[in-house]
Amino acid sequence: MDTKPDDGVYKWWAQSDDTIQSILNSDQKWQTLKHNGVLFPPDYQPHSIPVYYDGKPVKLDPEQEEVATMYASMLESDYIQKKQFNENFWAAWKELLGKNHTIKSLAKCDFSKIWEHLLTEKETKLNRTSEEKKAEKELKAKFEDAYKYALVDGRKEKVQQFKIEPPGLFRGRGTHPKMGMLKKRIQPEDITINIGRLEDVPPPPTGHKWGGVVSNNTVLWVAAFKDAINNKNKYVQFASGSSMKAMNDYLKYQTARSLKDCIEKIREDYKQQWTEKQESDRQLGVAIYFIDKLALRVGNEKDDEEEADTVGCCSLRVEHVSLVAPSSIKFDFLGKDSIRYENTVEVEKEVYKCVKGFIEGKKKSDMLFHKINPSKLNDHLKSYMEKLSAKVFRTYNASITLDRELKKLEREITSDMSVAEKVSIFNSANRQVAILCNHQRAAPKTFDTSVETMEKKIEDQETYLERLQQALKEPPKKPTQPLLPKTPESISSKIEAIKKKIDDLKQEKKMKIENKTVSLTTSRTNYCDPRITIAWCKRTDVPVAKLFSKTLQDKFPWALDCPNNYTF
DNA sequence: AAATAGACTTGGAAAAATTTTT
DNA sequence: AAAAATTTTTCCAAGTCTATTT
Repeated sequence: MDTKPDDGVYKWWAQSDDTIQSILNSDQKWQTLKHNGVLFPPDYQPHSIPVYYDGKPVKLDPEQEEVATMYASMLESDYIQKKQFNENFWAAWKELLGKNHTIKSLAKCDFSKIWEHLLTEKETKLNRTSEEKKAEKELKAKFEDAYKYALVDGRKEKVQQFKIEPPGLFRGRGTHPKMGMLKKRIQPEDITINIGRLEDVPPPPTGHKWGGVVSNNTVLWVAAFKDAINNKNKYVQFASGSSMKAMNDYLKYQTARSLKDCIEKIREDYKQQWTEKQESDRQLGVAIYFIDKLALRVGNEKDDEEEADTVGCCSLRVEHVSLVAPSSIKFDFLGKDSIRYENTVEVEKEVYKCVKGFIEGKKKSDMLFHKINPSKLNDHLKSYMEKLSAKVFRTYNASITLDRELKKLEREITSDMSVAEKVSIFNSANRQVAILCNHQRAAPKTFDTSVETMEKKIEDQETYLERLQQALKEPPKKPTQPLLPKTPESISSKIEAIKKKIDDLKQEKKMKIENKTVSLTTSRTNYCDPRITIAWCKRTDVPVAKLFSKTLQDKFPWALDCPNNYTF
């Protein structure tokens, strides 16, 4: 099978929304599907370096060694300090060690020799010559090329994650009860291949068989396997740049846009619901209000024995909210990925009263909204608009916030501004969206040093500015190093330039600090209608590449030629 | 109507690639 | 040209939501 990307671009967005809709709604998502299957990680290469137990080296068989090496590779991560992680790892490793093994407790094990070995290996890899690196890269690319694309109805479409996950220790987030459990090697026998009925099935690795081969054209995955840790299916799907994913993404924004037509009615209705007799109505009204105003996720039920204890709107418990007199509510809970949501919001007095009532007589661990659930909430939303569900509010509010903030800031943009300055203005608008959606990140490792460097730069420029100003007042008898401009005019113009430079540096520093723990990428990738960004780029003369990386441009080809006055 | 399965989107961290600084 | 900083991509965990089963 030919593996190069197709040069002919499939401009599906030239069709009407109805046509696109009907393509996606069709039971048949494809007529023919042809691909080369998936790529397995390399087999484990034993290194024969022992674990030291009670100070003495213990030789391990390859299987035991492989798992010990997984642990050793994480020696410097935070996981190693966690009891749960160690318990789960030990349970898995102990089983591999078998009964009556020399190693009887994890506490007496020293993995540092393996860790050092891994470090040396990494070093060696880093120290290869650039020719070696290039040659290896090319070889790898050649090898992987066959898996990168699938042929869907004769079109070449990019496949995402065609590399099967290597074995490892499960790295659940937050206080995940399963952290440290052994994620076993996925075998071909675990994998179901989905491929067109008439196509040749890609051969499984020698000595193996596929777990199954199906030809299911109602779905868009090429392979599936069960994640044994969480007992959930995982799929090898198409990349965000594929026409099918992009079509879905486009329609997601179209749906969010059409929420504009009924948002006023929804807001009127939930305000009405706050005063209803039935508690379930009041709960529905308050929950939708939170989802709309605060961009909360719907909050499906989770199994606290099997997963980290995180919540969304419907799963909020009494302990996650507190009343702040006279009319505010304080939220403090762990949301998706155990990211903390902490926010005190002023609310209407009816909402305050409702929440007070919901809390009354309940324990801290009781559900705040015990009379509703995501199903009921989404069912109710369907009465306003086909395809409306809680997540549409997040897309809608994120996009409309970006649109509004950009328009607010656009007045500040002047024609003599540099691209970097304009990008920085875009980022301030983007940041409002990220804050709304609570997209956070760990502070970058280099944050402190990088702020220091900036401060140093500013200081240097300020010292220089003082020298210039001094020189203008009374020209120095002898020239001082470094040399200053000679004429008063050139000094004056230099002063202006330096002042501008200092302002820019200060602005850059401010941005850096404001973005310390805010992640802009998630909203840019998943929530902001790309047409808003592209239209802004056109109006302000900023190259789209400054805001959309190659991958994002590939994801949004349909947005590229939107009019420059596009409004969400 | 509640629980479960299935398929898909969203998410932050880490690795890799690229750019900037020294 | 090496190192450091920054940006982009990859990875895979963790959500949402609909359909199906009990």
